[in-house]
Amino acid sequence: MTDETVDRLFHALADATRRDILRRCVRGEMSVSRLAEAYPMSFAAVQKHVAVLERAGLVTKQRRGREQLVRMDPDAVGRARQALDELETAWRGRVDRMSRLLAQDPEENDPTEGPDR
Amino acid sequence: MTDETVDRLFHALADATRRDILRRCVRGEMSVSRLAEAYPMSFAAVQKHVAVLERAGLVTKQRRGREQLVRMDPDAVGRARQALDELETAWRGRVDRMSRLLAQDPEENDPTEGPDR
DNA sequence: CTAACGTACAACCAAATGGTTGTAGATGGC
DNA sequence: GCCATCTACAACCATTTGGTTGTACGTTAG
Repeated sequence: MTDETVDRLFHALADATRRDILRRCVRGEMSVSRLAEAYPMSFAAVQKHVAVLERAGLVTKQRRGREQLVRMDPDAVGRARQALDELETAWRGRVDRMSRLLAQDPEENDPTEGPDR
Repeated sequence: MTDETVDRLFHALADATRRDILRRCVRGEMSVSRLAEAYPMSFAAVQKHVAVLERAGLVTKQRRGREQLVRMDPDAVGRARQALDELETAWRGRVDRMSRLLAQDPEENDPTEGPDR
């Protein structure tokens, strides 16, 4: 994932209206104008928010008649999580801790013990 | 977590320079001026980036002599992840899957098996 | 066909962002 | 004490962002 991709992803998520739009678009049944009714702003403003989400790869649009249905990309959460994982890996080298959490028994997971890496 | 908190969190992460600063601040040994040497911008610019990270709760600063050491907040990744989780929960209703991951034994945690919810 | 609806997009504007320089306050070394 | 270093912060500037209105285009309903 390139820097610009991650930029767009986090930037799209850094707005309460856009996060709310995402929540409403899970089932892909909301048209842009339908969405616009839910917010105290113009249709064009909502359209722009959807465009930001689209450029970030968080939603896709699909025509149905004259409306445009907005649907969350199923892989979106995964990609956001992966971006976080890449950061976390760089930050702490926690790949091992992750695997331990997944594979080993609870007694070994105490973060206050053990060598630094 | 309030909307504004999540806004600040994702906004702070939506910049490649700030993400890179974070990666360098895991061990809390970097002063602001030492950080500034690493980037093709002024000291004040880096200072501002650090301030954004600080307001987002991603780093804390600690005086050592005349320098200010920047250190990543250990809980930062957790909070970012939690913000994503809250979105994912709203998106897909995955609360139950989360609880299963936390409460049950490893054999049940295979994501490839089991019903949709 | 015509009217209404849903969408797209351009132009415009205020506010925020990301950068700069400059100035001033603490702290440590000599 | 004095100077160099690290930091903080204000003022300024260009660009982006998030909103507006207006116009144009395709599609469906009547």
